[in-house]
Formats: sequence, C-alpha cells, structure tokens
Amino acid sequence: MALAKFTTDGILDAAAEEVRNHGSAVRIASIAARVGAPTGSIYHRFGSREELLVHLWLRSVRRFHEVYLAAGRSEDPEKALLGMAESVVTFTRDHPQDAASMALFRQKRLVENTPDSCREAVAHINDEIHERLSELAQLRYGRVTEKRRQLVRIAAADGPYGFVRPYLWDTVPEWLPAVVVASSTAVLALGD
Amino acid sequence: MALAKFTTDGILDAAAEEVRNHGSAVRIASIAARVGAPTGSIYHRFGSREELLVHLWLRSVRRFHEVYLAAGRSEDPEKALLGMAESVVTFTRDHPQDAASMALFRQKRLVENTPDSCREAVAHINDEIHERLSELAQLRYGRVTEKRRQLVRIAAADGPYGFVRPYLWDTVPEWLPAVVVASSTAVLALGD
DNA sequence: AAACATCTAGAATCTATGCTCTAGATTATT
DNA sequence: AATAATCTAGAGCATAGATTCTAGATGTTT
Repeated sequence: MALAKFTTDGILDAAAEEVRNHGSAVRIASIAARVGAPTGSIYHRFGSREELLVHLWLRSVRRFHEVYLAAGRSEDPEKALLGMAESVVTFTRDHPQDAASMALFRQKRLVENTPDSCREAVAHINDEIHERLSELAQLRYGRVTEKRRQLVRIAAADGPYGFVRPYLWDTVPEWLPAVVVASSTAVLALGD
Repeated sequence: MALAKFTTDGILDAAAEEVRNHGSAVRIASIAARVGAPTGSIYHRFGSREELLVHLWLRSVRRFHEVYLAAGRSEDPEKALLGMAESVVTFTRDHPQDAASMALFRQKRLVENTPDSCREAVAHINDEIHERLSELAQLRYGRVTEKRRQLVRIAAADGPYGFVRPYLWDTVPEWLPAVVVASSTAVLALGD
C-alpha cells in the first residue's frame, strides 16, 4: 500500500484555513493549492466538496464539544452553565479556524441535506450536549418547564454564540467573556 | 415611453422572498420566475446580480432604521437603548423578509466590494444610527469611554441581533423580547 | 523481484448560472 | 398616425469551479 502524501487531517487543516479567509465560498482548488496537491488528490479522500466540508464541520464541532462539556462539569449548575457560556467565547478566541468552520452549517438544516455517509454522525452530534443541558436545567430550576429549558439553551449556547459571531472573522475583544457571563446570568434569572 | 410591467420594487420583493427561502444562494432565474419575468428584464433594471442584492439590502436596512430610530427617541437614555434593543427583535418578527435580506451582507465588508453605483449609499447608511447611539452613550454614562461606547453598541445592536439570528429562518418566539431586554440591561450595567 | 494495492497527477469534461444580445412589443408625445 | 423612448423576451454565450478519468508513481507483500 502506498504511503499517503496528503492526509485527511492535513486536507481538513487547509480547508479550515481557507474557510477562515473565504467563508462558505471555499474553493476546492484553493484547498488543493494550500496543501500542495492537485484537486484529484482531494477527491481521492472525499467524495465531494460537500462531504469534505461536512467532515470539516464535524471535526470542529467535536473539538468544541470537548472544551464545552469540560466547562460544564461544575457541581453548581449555575456555575456550570456560565462556564459553558464563557467557553463559547474563549474557544472562538483560541481556535478561530474551528470557530469559522463550525459556522459553515447549522445542524438542523444539515441533517436534511447531507451526504448519506455523514448523516448519522450529523444527526447525533449534539446528543451529549443536549443531555447535559437537560440535567443542568433540572439542577438549576428543580421543576423544568419548556420555557426554562429554552432559557438554559439560550443562556449557555445561542446567546453566547450571538455575542461572538461578529468576531468570527476578526479578533475577540478581551472583555467579551464578562459581557457574556453578565448576559447569561440575567437570562437564567428570568426562569426564577 | 413604455409602461414598466415589472417595477424595481416588485423585483426586490420577489428577491426578498427568495432570500428568505434560500439565503445568499439566491439565483437570478428564481427571482425572475417569481415575478413572472425573463431574466433579461431583471438585468434591464439592475446591472448585475450583486447590484440587485445590494439594493435589496439597502432597502431593508432603511426600513429597519426607521423603526429602530423611532424606538430610540425616549428621553430616558436607558429606556431608549432598551427600546432599540427590543425593536431589533420585533422588526425581525414582523418583517422576516427584510430581516433575511439584511443578513445578506455586513456593512463593513460590503463597502469594500460593492458596485460603484452603491458605494456612497452603503458607506453612509449607518451614520444616523451611530450618531444617535453616541448621544445615548453620553446621556446614559456621562463620561464616555471606549468600553462604554462598545457596551452601548452591544446592548442596543449586536447583542439583540445575536439573539434573533437563530430565528431568522424561522418564527420568533414571543418571549424573546423579554430575554433581550434582560440581557441588554445587564450589559449596560457593566459600564457603571 | 514480481505482483498488488493505493495514492498522486493534472488535463479534460461537465454543469450551473450569471450575463449579453437583438428583435420586437408597448406606450407617450407630437 | 408617425416617431421615439423604454421595456420585455428568451435564446444563447461565457465562465467559474466542481468532478471525472486514466496513466503512472510509490510503497508493500510474498
């Protein structure tokens, strides 16, 4: 068997860099140029452009989830949720390529139009997160209602993401984590 | 002179509807189909696809600014800022097509790569808003620092936009305005 | 070293869409 | 009614970029 000159991860790294610069308008030719490969070699690893991008997205989301779940392990549910909120910002600051890659798709839409080979992975990628957020909602509020469930999601995920989004293609200001924590604290309090 | 069968606004309406459904992947052919025109008629009005989209963006932004500035006319600066924050959500709820169209571009990037015919309009479209926000920062805090200026922008604009963004392609929940007001109140308090 | 599997190469093809072009229709003006 | 200006029509062109194809290189196994 021949030795792989261009690895899957190497190609994804190049793709991430291109996504950081050109967003969803990445071109296969640019990715190929960046790794020093002809386009054919890209297609040897990935069935299509779409498949490549979905794999990139999956890899970045997994990397993020690791950090995100770690931040949510505190005993105190409020602290855990605020830690998760804050980690959204710090991850974006520390891993701008992954953050940009994650912005390529939103899971809900992706499940519907993804290459078959990725569908399962995409469908379940958020399961563990949802589970942990449910637990924390339970711990934080005692009785969980639909509104409280959504407040938790907004405080720990959607809100923080909204705050960093403007900085995805730029530098994250150092005071942003404090803003996110203040905001999420206020949002969680709406459930009391 | 011939009577225009397809008006500029009519074409933009169709484009907005298409943007709401397909985002920035709008195709000229779809817009044409929606107004019942051949593509040639579209190009009779707009020099290029880009120009059409920029005009659409400008129209939506202007519509939004009307509502946004009206919400910010209160004497009490805190009330004015929170009113503006809230109006971001209510406008999105009430005018989903315009909201989706506004998401096509971000001004900063657009100024750099816009057709010449639109550059001036794009460059100055936010001037009035920035002026009002400066005034309100002054009234709210007394002494204005860089951080306070940014807190105001985040509380009245970026933050609220982040909260509604997930609902741009969906329905805005009725409790979202309350979330935004709570969050923005907390953000503004960081400047005290 | 022969046979095999895998990977690289990059030119050639395919496709989707933006855009152009010219003929003719429509309405205002005189 | 004649003229002129503007607009519609939609087939066809142009281009960017994704994808395919096949020859050959490279390393692996026996």
